[in-house]
Amino acid sequence: MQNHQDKPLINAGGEQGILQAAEALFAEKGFDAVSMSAIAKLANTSKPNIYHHFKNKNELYFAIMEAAVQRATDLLDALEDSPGTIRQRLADFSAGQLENILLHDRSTQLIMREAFSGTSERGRDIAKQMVSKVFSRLVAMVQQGQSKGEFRADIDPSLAAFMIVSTNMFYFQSKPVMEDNPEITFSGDASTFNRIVTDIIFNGLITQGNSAP
Amino acid sequence: MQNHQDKPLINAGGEQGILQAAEALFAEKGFDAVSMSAIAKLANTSKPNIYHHFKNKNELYFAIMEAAVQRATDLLDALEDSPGTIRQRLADFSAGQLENILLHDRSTQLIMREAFSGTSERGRDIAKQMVSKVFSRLVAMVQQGQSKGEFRADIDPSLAAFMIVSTNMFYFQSKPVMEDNPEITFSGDASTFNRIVTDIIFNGLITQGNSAP
DNA sequence: TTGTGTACTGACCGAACGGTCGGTTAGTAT
DNA sequence: ATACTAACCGACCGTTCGGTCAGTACACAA
Repeated sequence: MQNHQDKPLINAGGEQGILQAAEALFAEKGFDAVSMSAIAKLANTSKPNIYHHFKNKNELYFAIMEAAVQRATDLLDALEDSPGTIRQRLADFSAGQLENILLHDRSTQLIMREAFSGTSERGRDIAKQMVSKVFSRLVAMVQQGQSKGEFRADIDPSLAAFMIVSTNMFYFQSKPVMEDNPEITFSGDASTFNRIVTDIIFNGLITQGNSAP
Repeated sequence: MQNHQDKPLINAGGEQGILQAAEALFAEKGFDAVSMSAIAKLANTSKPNIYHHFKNKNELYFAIMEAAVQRATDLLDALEDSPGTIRQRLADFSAGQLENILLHDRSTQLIMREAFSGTSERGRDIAKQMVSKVFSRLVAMVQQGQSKGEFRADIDPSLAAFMIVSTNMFYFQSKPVMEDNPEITFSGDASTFNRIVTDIIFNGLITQGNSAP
């Protein structure tokens, strides 16, 4: 039988199938709540076969974590700076980043769970890579805007960057909680959400000409 | 021996001691990673005694969850509206809320973990109570500011409220990840953090007189 | 003294866990 | 044909889990 890589790799057997099944389960329930038997069952294989491909549960988990971070940072690198004013570039970058995390929700959930609720040193370190990557890009943009006189110089650029990251990340992770809150009307439309958020961050909430009462 | 309640209730025996020990462990490691034996050991009692006071592990967990949410909402109710302009009241409320969650970090961690990473329907419902409480207070404030002409009327008030909640919550939960990031300089000082955040939200990032290039 | 309820415990249970064992299949190079 | 190897599996192991049981210690009321 010839080597057929033309077949779709959905529900692929072997190592790929194990990785996919494990990623889905770990993202949904977290490390402790997922058993190796459950992974084996979802991957349509046996538990010993998982141990044939991976040293132990931790190694399997970290393999998935590292792949998730890799994919996330790759997407970030592919997000090239758009042309135009700094504020336009900043808004576009923010929108692209939000799009990325919504598109790859499983990876994102995995990373964020480990970053904020994780107990292992190693997991936190891995997760930190991605956060700091988004962060330094944003800080550089804000600083650029400041040196060009486009942004106020009296604002800590890392704090402005933090606000953008916060709203995006929190939008993602609070979605299940917020979406059946009757007071929330913006949920479900990420692009308009991002447009208004950047509008507020750039122009402020206060009515123009009323900033110093 | 007389009943001596004059002793400090730190490491109190009985039901209180169990609750305190369980809260500390659950907040730190999460539901699955904490065993009843570990709780018993920390509470200086035996495992069967826990089952004498609580039906099972779930009931113990939810008892702590509900107490945490109760305490959080009580603190929120005690945060009365300050006098002054709407923007002043909004800034004060935000600062007070951030103070609360930082002061009761164990309760907050517990609630947020369940809200955003939890798997049980019940846990999410319990956690939702607190989030929506903060949220509706903020939305009402923003709407008031809009009807008074203090805030722009073209902004979705729930989205402005969401930004404030996001930055506060995310500040809390990302603290361990952010605080050893060399680009972050504001970490560790919650009140100035809040001051600048509200400044940005009210006045915007853009240099005055440069809002429409 | 005898009852009664509450707080508490050591010893134990079945189930599920992470992980291992010996062995089987199938492709492949010699 | 033979030898080797990666992929895979049923059955099993030691340990730990949540939870139970029979019983003890002690307060207080009758």
